[in-house]
Amino acid sequence: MAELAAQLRPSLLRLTRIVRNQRVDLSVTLTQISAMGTLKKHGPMSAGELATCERVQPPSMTKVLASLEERGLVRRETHPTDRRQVIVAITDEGLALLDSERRSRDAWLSQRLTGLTADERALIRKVIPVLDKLADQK
Amino acid sequence: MAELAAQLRPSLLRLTRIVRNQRVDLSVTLTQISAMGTLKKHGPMSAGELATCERVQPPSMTKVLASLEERGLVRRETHPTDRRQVIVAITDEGLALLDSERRSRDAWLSQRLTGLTADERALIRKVIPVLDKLADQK
DNA sequence: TCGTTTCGTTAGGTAGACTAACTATCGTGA
DNA sequence: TCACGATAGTTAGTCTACCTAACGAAACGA
Repeated sequence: MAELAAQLRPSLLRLTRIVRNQRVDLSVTLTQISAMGTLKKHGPMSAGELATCERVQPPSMTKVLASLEERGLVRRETHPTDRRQVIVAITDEGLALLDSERRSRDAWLSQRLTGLTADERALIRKVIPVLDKLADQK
Repeated sequence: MAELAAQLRPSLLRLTRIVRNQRVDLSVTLTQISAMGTLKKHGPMSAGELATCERVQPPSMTKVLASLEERGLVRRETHPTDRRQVIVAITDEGLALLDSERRSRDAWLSQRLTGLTADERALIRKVIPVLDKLADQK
């Protein structure tokens, strides 16, 4: 079990290193893309909820939201009844950028994926929910 | 295919975020551990080779090696015939630290892994070489 | 209504990567 | 043989992306 952990860790590390640096439009970072993707997928939510989804601490999300809002990619509104909360929603500009960014970013990973066999791709498809389960625990 | 890429990316990102921050001994970082692990696995090699193995640029490796050497965890020697090259080897102290660090670091991931079913663990075991293949291409 | 909790932000720090530019060394072709 | 391009590594500087600690404002509960 510990051996499996020891093998998985560096593999994750290296692949993420490569994926993160594969930046097409330098104006938006992978972290920002990921946050917008969550907003697109799950709809508007509070800053804290978004931080939890993204597995970062609230201050990190504050910074991400600040740059995204500055560029009009998300909207921050105060919660209708609880004025401590900030509700974040993705804008149309955000959606548009997300789409174009996703396409170009994914091109690279897609191309790598074509280098795999169909069986290997099927394996990856099946392991994604397991990785998410791993990240979600506790 | 692009869809698979889009799903894999944020999952990798989040899991790595968690794994990286799961630091037991704050004196050694995951990046340093990974470099030492490669040295342990493949034996002494040049700084450039190590950078290639770890998928980082040479200057990044220089920094990693500088802190590791300062703490006596690796040894830097000049190549016997080519004095441009620097051959890096892990020291006994490095091996010892690697062992203890690996144990405590892996404890966390291992515990997460116990939350999975045997099938899910088998899936992860099988996907590791595929992830490495993905990182190694080109 | 006053203390406690919660939510988000500010401030400051560190890790970890990059590029550009430099030094030292090597190898080669005129 | 020696001058010049290529290669290996380092230095310098920058940037992203996290973190923790501390803070202010709002909400809540006794």
